[in-house]
Amino acid sequence: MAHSHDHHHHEAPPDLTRNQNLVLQTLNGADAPLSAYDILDRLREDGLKAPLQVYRALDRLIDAGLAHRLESLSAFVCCADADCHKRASGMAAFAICSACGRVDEFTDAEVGERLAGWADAQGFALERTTIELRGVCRGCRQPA
Amino acid sequence: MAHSHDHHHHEAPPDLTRNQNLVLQTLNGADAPLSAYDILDRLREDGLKAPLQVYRALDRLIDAGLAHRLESLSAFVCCADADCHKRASGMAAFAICSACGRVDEFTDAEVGERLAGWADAQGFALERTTIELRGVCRGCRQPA
DNA sequence: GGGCGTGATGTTACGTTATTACATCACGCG
DNA sequence: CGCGTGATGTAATAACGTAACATCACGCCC
Repeated sequence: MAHSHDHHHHEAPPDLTRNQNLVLQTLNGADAPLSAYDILDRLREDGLKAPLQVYRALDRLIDAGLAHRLESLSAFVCCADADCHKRASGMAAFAICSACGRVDEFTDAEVGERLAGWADAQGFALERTTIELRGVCRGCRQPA
Repeated sequence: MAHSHDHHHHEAPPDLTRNQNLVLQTLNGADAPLSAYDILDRLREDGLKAPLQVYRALDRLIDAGLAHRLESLSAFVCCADADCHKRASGMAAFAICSACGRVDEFTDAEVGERLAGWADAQGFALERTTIELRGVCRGCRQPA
């Protein structure tokens, strides 16, 4: 049910542009969410100069199901799975550790069904869901 | 299960300060989420001048369970219920209409239990959850 | 080849959202 | 009074995101 974010290296679909690849690789190499400006700073040596270059690439990656935006952090992560937008529920959830900043992506079909069911009952045309948990992860709770 | 946001007027706990009351009343009077700067603009005639005054009041209201921040909008609403932070699940969910901007707050115990259960199984000390649905509400789907 | 459309890019400037830092005020309490 | 604590006021700045416009690369079709 859970999937760690550590060190995935999806082979990117071949139709990504240079900027999109740079951004995706940066997210892949990070062990915590990055803000758009974090990404920009890491890509200055590759020639990127303006936030818009990063935001454009992020938009495309998110559309393509290769990255997520974490609303409560204004930051971005790559998907835990290459096809995480295609899963049954289509709804990824994120557990964000307040201590170490790491994020664990998971899905729960039951949660997806309940929310979709609510939307259906209300006549609400559901387009997208955000589920983010804040707390302290196991590792950070144990004083080593 | 669902609760509309229209025109609730909770009697505020008597220990709110002037600024907190002003902000709460502004949220109560709005039929859609307001950004901190929206609130500030509506309270200039009451003497508020700086964003920080609004943010401080909002922090306090959110702590007190009288308001919510909608992460995906960077905006704020008052609670649908006076005690919405005290309900069984403790987890409010929000359906945000992309067309009219209105928000419907609801809870689903099953969803709350599933997420709490996941956290428990992972050893994740859950502090707070964010659940936001984007889509188009019934009213906006029907061409009147 | 030449002309055109489409989508990615680069660049500047700007708008919006949120916080840091520090001074001040109000109040309770020994 | 003198002090601590918490709310307030104010200015300045940081962090996040977008609009507008020029340019470039490429495919397509005549």
